[in-house]
Amino acid sequence: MMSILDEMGTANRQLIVMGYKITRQREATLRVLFENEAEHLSAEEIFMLVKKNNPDIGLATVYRTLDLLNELDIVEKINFGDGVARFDLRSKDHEHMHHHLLCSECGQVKEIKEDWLQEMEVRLEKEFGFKVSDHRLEFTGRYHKCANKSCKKVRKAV
Amino acid sequence: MMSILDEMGTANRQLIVMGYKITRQREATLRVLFENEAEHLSAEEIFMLVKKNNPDIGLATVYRTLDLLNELDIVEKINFGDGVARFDLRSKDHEHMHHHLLCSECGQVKEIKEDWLQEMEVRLEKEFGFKVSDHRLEFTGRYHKCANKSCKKVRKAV
DNA sequence: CTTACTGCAAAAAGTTTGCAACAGG
DNA sequence: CCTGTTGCAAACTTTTTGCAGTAAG
Repeated sequence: MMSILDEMGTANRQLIVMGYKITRQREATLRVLFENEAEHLSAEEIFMLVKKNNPDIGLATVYRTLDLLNELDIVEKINFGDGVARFDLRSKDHEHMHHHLLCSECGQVKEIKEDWLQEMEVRLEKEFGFKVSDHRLEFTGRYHKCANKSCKKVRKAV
Repeated sequence: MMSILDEMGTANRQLIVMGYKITRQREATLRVLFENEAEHLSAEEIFMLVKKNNPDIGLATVYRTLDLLNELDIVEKINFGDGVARFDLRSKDHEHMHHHLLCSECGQVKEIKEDWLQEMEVRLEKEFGFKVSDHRLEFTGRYHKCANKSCKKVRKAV
């Protein structure tokens, strides 16, 4: 179990190794990502959170940082189909466990942390000559508790 | 095994039942979708194909038609992360078999027509109180034949 | 006839880029 | 210092919208 500081240190080290610089803006963006690991934030949302402590940061910088982190596989860029890209930390413990439940009623996105697909990946390589490097599994549906209208929307449903 | 005309008839009937009108533009768009079932066309691509036989159609109309078809569950709107929405027919035979292989080398998107997830859906309902209405499974990786640079790109890789 | 549908052009929304100034190592 | 990085504004891309005219049923 790593602390946020440890995890940020690891990410920073990855940046340095690849010849990138640690800047105030990049650290602030990483911090927001680590502090909101459970969420699936959009660039805009990340931007606004970073702005709280760094009012002078530019939106373009956040986009450039997220691009960079995506390239380094520190975050994963996902699109749930609502027109904005969202960004998810890809710490070691999450690897290959990118399963999501999307509730069409309340818009909630829940992460499922189990790897159910190992077997299928073996099959794909054998049968299709396709070597899997990553996967993504998403279930759309609704929670029982949302079937009655009592649940509050957390996001525009997809 | 239904013919294209049969399948289009079914889609048309769905439109009528829901109180929508059958127009030249909607029929042309449906025809393009049925004639290119294997592809995952973007709105722009569909627009250009429709234009071949219907030069006066507007891009906005294609967007509006695709939205409508999506709402009626005649097509599925998917986003592979390359910045454009793509549209997939959702005929009965395909239901619950939306699995894709994305080759990061050549950009090809292949459909896998098997349902591997029944068991998981039962589990989600029991353990999470989540009733699945649809799912989506995507594998990113590369074909063995693409590992050497000999394969030609079919699309900007995601 | 009536109301839904269309084409066009303009607007919106999300993201990227060019550039001069700035700052990390 | 030197080169990567930043903020800003402008550009770009994809999608949506307003509106006056058109056509399906």
